[in-house]
Formats: sequence, C-alpha cells, structure tokens
Amino acid sequence: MYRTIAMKRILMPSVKTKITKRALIVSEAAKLFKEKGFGGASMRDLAEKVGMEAASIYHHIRSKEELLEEICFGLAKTYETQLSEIEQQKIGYPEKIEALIAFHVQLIIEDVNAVSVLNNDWKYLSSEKMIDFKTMRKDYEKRFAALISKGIEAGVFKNVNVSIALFTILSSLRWVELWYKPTRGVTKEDLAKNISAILMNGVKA
Amino acid sequence: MYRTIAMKRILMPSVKTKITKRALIVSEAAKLFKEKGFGGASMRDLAEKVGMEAASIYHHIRSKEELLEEICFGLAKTYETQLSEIEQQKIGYPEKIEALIAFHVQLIIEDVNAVSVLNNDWKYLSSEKMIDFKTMRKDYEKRFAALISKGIEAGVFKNVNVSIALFTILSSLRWVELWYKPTRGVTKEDLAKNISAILMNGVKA
DNA sequence: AAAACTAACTAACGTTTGTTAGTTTTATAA
DNA sequence: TTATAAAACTAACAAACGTTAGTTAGTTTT
Repeated sequence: MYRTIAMKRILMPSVKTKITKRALIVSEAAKLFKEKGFGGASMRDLAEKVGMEAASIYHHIRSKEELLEEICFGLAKTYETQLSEIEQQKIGYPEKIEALIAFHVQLIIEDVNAVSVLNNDWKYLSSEKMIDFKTMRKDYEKRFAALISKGIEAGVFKNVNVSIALFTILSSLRWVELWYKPTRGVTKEDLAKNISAILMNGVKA
Repeated sequence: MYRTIAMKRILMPSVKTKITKRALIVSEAAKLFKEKGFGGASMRDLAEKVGMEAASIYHHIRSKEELLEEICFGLAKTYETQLSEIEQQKIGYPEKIEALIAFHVQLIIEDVNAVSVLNNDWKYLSSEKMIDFKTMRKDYEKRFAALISKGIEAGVFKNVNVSIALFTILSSLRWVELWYKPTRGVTKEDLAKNISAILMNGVKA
C-alpha cells in the first residue's frame, strides 16, 4: 500500500512526460492529417512538427494507424456521450435537436483538427477498425433520426422524410468545419442559433 | 484545302480511339480517386482498371495530376454554365434556389465520381491550379449568395445571415454525394423536392 | 556502483510511388 | 504486302514511404 503510493509519486514525472509527449504527437498528427490527409502526411513530416526524428516517434506509438484510431475513436466517444445526455434531458424534441446542433458547432470550434480527421480520414482505418467505426456512426445516426421521428409523431415537426432531414442537418453541421474561421466575427452561439433557425424554420419568408 | 480534309478523314478513326481511351482513363481515375483518394490511388491501380500497364497510360496523359485537373475543372465549368443559365431565367428567387438545388442533385446522381473528386481531392491540385480552382469556387459562392441576398431584399426570404444560409444549402447538397444510393428508393426529383422543402420551410411544425 | 529504463539518435530495410526510355506489337493506308 | 504510326509492352529510375535495428546518453532504481 505505502510502497505503491510512493512508487507512483516517484514514477509520476516520467510517466507524465511520456503521456504529454504522446498527446503532443497525437495532436500534431491531427493537425497534419487535416492539412494533407492521412495518406499525404508522412511520419517524417510529423517528426519535424514534434521536433524529433521519425523513428523516435515509434518510441511513443505503435504505428501510424494507431494515431488515426486514437483520433477517430476518441472523438466518436465524445459524440456518443453527449448524445446520451441529450436523449435523457427532459426537453422538447426541437430543443434536443437544437442542443445537438449547438454541441456539434462547439466541438468543431474546440477541436477542428480532430473533427476534420473523423470526417475525412476514417476511410483510411484498417478494415477491422473501419467496421467498428461505421457501426458507431450508424448507431449515432439512428438515435439522431429517432429524435426526429418522435418529434414528428409528437406533432412538433412537419411530416418530413426523416432520412433526408437527418442528413440535411448533419451535412450542414459537417461543413462548419470547412467554413468556420474565428476571424469571420461570428460567435459559436450565433452560428448555432443561425443554423438552427434555418433548419427549423427555413429561409422562405 | 483538299489535302487537309482528306487527312482529317483519314486520321479520324485513330483520333477517335485515342479520345475514347483517354476518356475511359479519366473516368476510371475519377472512380478510383473517389474510392481511395488522390494520394491513395496509384497509377498501377488505375492501369489495372483500364486494362493496361501503368507506363502505357502515359501515352494518353501527361501526368497523374493532369487527370485530377481534368476532372475538377471540367465539372467546375459545368457548374458555372448552369448557374449562368439560372441567373438569367425570369423566375423568382426561391425558384432559382430550387432550380440550383435540383441541378446539384442531378449532377451528383449523373456523375457521382467526378463530384466526389471535386469535393474532396481539389486540395491535391498543384498550388497554381489550386489558386485557379479556389477563385472559381469563390466566384460561384458569391453569385449563389447574391441570389439569396436579392431574395431577402425582395422580401421573399427571411432576413437570415446570408453566409450561413449559403453554406447550409451548399453543405446539404454536398453530402447527397455520400448519402445517395439508387437502392434507397428515392428518385432524384423526390430528393431535390424534399431537400428544398426543408431548406425553404424548415422542419418545425 | 551496478543494473535497468527512457528517449532520443543514425542507418538502413524492403516496398511502393510516379515517371521515363527503349522496344515490340497492332492496326491502318497505300 | 509493305510502310507507318499508334499503342501497348518490359525494364528501370530516383524518391519517398512506414518501419525496424542497433546504439548512445542520461536518468532512475536496486
């Protein structure tokens, strides 16, 4: 007991350093993958960004693909967690959709690199991991769609085609990633509000 | 004079063959780029698809990038032409937007490979060509935005944020490419109509 | 003080990449 | 049938790729 704690205290610094370095590598990898795509980003590029040789990176990670997996599945987990929470909240369906829209926008602004990788580079996952990824995504979409369906049944949404509505909403959100620049002078709250307004009420006068 | 015509007639068949083969290469390249991305698709992959050796492809094209350019700029031209026509039509602004939506949907269904390459692989263009591409795209977006702005001024659209409305519409359309499958049992007309309905009137009851 | 561990390095591996050069086959015209 | 041009081939290139091996210096544990 006593010994365990003591060991932890002593080991802390080196362990902490390792974790930090690894996190730096993952973070820079996300930035690089976003810029050049998974295939276009080389380990030597990445090495330069983190200030070491390409081979040295393998002291911290197992493979290039492990980086991709960590980015994709880490973020997927975040999406799932937040969806679960919103599902449980006792608010109306329009408010649930609006909350999801706000969450998506916030996530993009907070971690645009990871979101970009999740959106664009998941197809470079190994076929095993890709199956897992697609399963998670399909699950997410189904639960999102269910919120729309229930809203229609409850009479708070028009009788739209659920699939098309779902993909219209998700698509609109996906591309905040490409479009958003802090310099544009739009806060994330404004952005979420405007997107919600268009999707909820349309553009027609 | 006489000689020129004679030569043309004689050369025709072989020229035609060349054009056809080249078109096949470009078409298969689009399919391959969509599947694996520009970086992930090798010339040897492409060669196999068109039934020849990789080196032989260079009898028909100058470089791999030339394929990318042909796909991107060819389609960009199509978009521009159609936008020009719709701009000139004497219909209301909502109808113009709806016409553009229908056009985007149709183009995706007709030539999903090229649209996918245009959407995802333009960033692998050489920096020179990329500038041209971005200029064309910006021009397209500006003219699309102008239709929304004028609609607002005319009082047929709500006073929405034009940029956000524009990117919401374009985003929704971009992802038809990823989503649409003929097997889903939705005609392109239905699809365009449903998307238009949501963007024009929203989902809220 | 010895042993073990950490984190970096250099060098090199075997592949794959886009592309070029030179040669052979195929198709067409005279 | 023969000359010619087109379209394919084989072989090879240099560069870049992800990754492994072996080593070194510095730190921590025994």
